Amino acid sequence: MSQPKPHCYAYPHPAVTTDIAVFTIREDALQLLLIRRGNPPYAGAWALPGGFLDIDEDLDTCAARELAEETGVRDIYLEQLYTFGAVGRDPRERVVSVAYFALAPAGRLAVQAGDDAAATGWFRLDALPELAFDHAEIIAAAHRRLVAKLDYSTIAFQFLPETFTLGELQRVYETLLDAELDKRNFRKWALALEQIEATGEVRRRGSHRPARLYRLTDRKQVAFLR
Amino acid sequence: MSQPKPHCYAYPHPAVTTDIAVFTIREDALQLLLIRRGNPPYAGAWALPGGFLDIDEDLDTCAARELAEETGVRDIYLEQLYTFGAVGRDPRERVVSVAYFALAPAGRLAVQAGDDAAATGWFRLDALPELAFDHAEIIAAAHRRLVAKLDYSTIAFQFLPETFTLGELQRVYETLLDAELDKRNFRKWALALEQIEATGEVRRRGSHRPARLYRLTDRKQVAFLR
DNA sequence: TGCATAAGTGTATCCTCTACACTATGTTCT
DNA sequence: AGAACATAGTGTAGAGGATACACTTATGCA
Repeated sequence: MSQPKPHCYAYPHPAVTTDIAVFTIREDALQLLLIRRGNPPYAGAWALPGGFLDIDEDLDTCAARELAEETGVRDIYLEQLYTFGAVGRDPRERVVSVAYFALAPAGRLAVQAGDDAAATGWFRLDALPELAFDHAEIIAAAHRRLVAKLDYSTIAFQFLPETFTLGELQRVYETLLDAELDKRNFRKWALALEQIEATGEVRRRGSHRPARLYRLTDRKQVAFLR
Repeated sequence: MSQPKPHCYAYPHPAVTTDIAVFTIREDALQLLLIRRGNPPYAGAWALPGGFLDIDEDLDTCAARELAEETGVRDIYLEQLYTFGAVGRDPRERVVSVAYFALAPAGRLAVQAGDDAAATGWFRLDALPELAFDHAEIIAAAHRRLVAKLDYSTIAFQFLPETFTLGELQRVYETLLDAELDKRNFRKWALALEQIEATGEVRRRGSHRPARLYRLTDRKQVAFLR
């Protein structure tokens, strides 16, 4: 395979990357998807999935592509978060990183290590390993955005599969807020949003009364409240 | 003056710029600062101030520098907004633009055309001229962010000078929300925030009772409400 | 001095958010 | 068969915050 030919500019251009913070809820805890770096710098350390922007590719496309290539995760909620461009954030060259955050339902998570990644793993947000680059900062910003959005959007529904029970929805909120919620008030609130509808089906799981199933009325659309 | 020497990379890098949407309130209207482009592309069209990121310069620094160079405006509230990187957004080369939005009090606005700008001008947001690039989209995003932040932060105070009256504050909110507000309720709300304090001075303007002056307790700090 | 103008002030009502406990319906075990 | 168990599912009363609303005060100017 031949070397790529050099691309030259009158003034130096920074490299542009995307990095993606993928959250999910598993085992009643908020968890984050990380990859173990195979190459220097920070070889062996954990990092957010991400990589370089192709010259003819949109930012959103780059984030989705890198996520799929490195972890096998695709078709999940993805939102641009913030752009990190401090001068020394990558020791190799000047890199401006457009960070994304993403939410995945616990089901569709056949993660697999991809091209550049030696391994992938889910980590509880309260027990993260040592992270490469400024990725700890990116994760903190993503977590702040997530918590803020709970308040004024239906973003938390993205943690659930297509159909879900009100009990499951409540557990998502309780995990994210790290607080117990009143069942009756929570159900009144959730139904008053007018964002979910009963499917008519029930789910029977365990030795107790079956739970009604619900789905989003605007499927996979995050609504703004207030 | 000699030509700059070329900088070469194994893979093509996009250019990175910042663009800044500066809002102010003048003549009871929300207005935006634009520059008239002197050079192609879009020569003669109006555009947001902004320009290329220096290779050893942080993003925030770049935004503040470009704003000062092109318009003379400095030391105002500046916040990163969103990064626009669609493939065809600049006809010259691939350009990823980190957009900022900024708020300026109506007083300190000695705007002047700078290096690259043929002219600068304030435009009412409801009467913008034809805009270069995707700047109409950036402005729309900035306006949405501004209106959203009214609800949960004290960002609107950035439109006021160091001391101000409650009447002036109310007019800012009325202009931004395009609605009339009840004076007594507004004052109760503003004082209950615990973000402003009376200076003890009054301002006499016109033939009516003088108004008490207030200032922010945490000067030039935007607080989050709720 | 009286007229015009904006500053400044309190209360009653509505509506939303919160606290709180029991019945229903299925499975499993004896 | 029925008792034990586990989660689903439901209503109401009180508190607190948001809203609607009108008159008095202080100044400048004719």
